[in-house]
Amino acid sequence: MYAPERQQQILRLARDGGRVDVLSLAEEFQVTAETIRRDLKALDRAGLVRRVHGGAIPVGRLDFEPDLAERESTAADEKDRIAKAALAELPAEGTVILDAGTTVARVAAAIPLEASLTVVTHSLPIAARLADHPGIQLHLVGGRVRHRTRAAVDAWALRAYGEIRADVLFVAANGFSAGHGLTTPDLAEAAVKRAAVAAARRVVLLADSSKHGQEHFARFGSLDDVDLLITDSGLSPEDTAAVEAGGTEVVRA
Amino acid sequence: MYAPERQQQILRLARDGGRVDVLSLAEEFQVTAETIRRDLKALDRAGLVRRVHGGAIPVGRLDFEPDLAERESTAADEKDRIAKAALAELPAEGTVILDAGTTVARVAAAIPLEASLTVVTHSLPIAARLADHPGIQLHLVGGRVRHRTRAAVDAWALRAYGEIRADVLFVAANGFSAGHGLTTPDLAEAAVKRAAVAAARRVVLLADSSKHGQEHFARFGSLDDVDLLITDSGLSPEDTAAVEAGGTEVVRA
DNA sequence: CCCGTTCGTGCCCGTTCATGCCCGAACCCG
DNA sequence: CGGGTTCGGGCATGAACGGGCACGAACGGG
Repeated sequence: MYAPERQQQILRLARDGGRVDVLSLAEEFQVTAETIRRDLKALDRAGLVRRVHGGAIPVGRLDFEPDLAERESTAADEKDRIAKAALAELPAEGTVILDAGTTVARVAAAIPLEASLTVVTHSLPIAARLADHPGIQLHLVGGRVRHRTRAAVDAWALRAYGEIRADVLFVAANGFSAGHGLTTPDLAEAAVKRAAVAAARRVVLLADSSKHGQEHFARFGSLDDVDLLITDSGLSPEDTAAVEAGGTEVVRA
Repeated sequence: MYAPERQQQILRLARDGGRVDVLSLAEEFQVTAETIRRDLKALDRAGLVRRVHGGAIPVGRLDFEPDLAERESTAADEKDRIAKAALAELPAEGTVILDAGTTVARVAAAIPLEASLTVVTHSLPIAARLADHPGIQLHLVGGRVRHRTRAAVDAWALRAYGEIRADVLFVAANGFSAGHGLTTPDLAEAAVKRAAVAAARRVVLLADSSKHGQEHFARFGSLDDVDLLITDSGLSPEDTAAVEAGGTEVVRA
């Protein structure tokens, strides 16, 4: 195994477990502790983990965002299936907008290496993930960055989306239903989502079934705006029918 | 088999398997390891794989910054000292623009947790690093993202910098001297740097001494634009005097 | 058809890199 | 404040690297 591969794995382990320690890693990878120390130092230098005595802690989990870790694991399986299904909606070539959110991030991570796309996003983690993808022309939407979601919002973001037109938008919502439409807890973020919806010819909503019926503070659209909903099999047939009655296609991954 | 065919095959193998190694490829294609190395170097230059000791990994498989980690090793010590010295130039509170570049990234990494600042940057890695910094209000400058530097450039970025005014800019340059001014290899990036310089009341140039006297394709300013140069002790006294003669303060960390 | 040029490849050899081992220093916990 | 643990710099080693050179095949202008 190559050093960078090992470091990548270590990073994964750190993020999954919230921490790693030198000796277990040495055992795990069948190398000496010195090598692990070197790896951790490299990751530390790259700003990905914070070195502590005996091990390391991934950055971003250091003092807050217990929320992110939790959400990452919540419904992981459903999200993976949804992301996989979403790949089928990627155009062979063209322009795609990717909203912020863990499910959309999985779609981004699953984009095949040989894909040739133009991608627009206001999500920092998604941009970071796609930045070295050889086939992707990446356009970053700027703005004030919200700590919680690491997504850009406000004037710059709104204006940027106002100036473009994309083939497909993959958008996430914290709550959706035929009655309440699409909602999210933050007003600024809702405004950006609304702008993104307006910028796309085709709107694909990615939301696991637990989001159905939920209603949050800020509304950014109705189900009518959505051409396709990709969700999991947890969405009841009646709810599915209700959504489809509004003209939205539904895929239950 | 022709070289490009072989390289295409290698790329396929790399993407399928997630990794390739020099010796097996040499065996597989019945050529020597040198030839494989040349192929991998070509693929590396094309940005399709990332070269590692003993083999290569397809780009996109690692989500941490490859060339960043690599370039970290070059003059790492000087860069650390420069970054440390740069911290003294951070205002207690106010607005700071951070240019892209490894040295500036070190400054970003070294910003104390209790700092309370507004930071503007068009660098993806720097933004990612600061996104979860509790005291920092982060503003991301959007634009087309260059693969090599992971920095946003072009119209959106230029306009964003045209609309703001910051207290301090920390800027990097690939080459600097009293005669040739500040230069960098990429035109688009030079334009963004120029816009950033114009947006800042005080310009701090971070450049290790190896950059002095170098001249690259695109010029984005002269040393007159720079209020303070932070470099390392490798800058000769005469060169230092020449820079200072132009009215630029010099700190040799 | 000839011959100088270019390109791909192989071989050689000094250099660099990743890793492991060692040991004094720093650190953590009780 | 003491004992055990961890750290990190220095050194050694074997593998990988890469620049330089040479050879042969393909190329291309005359």
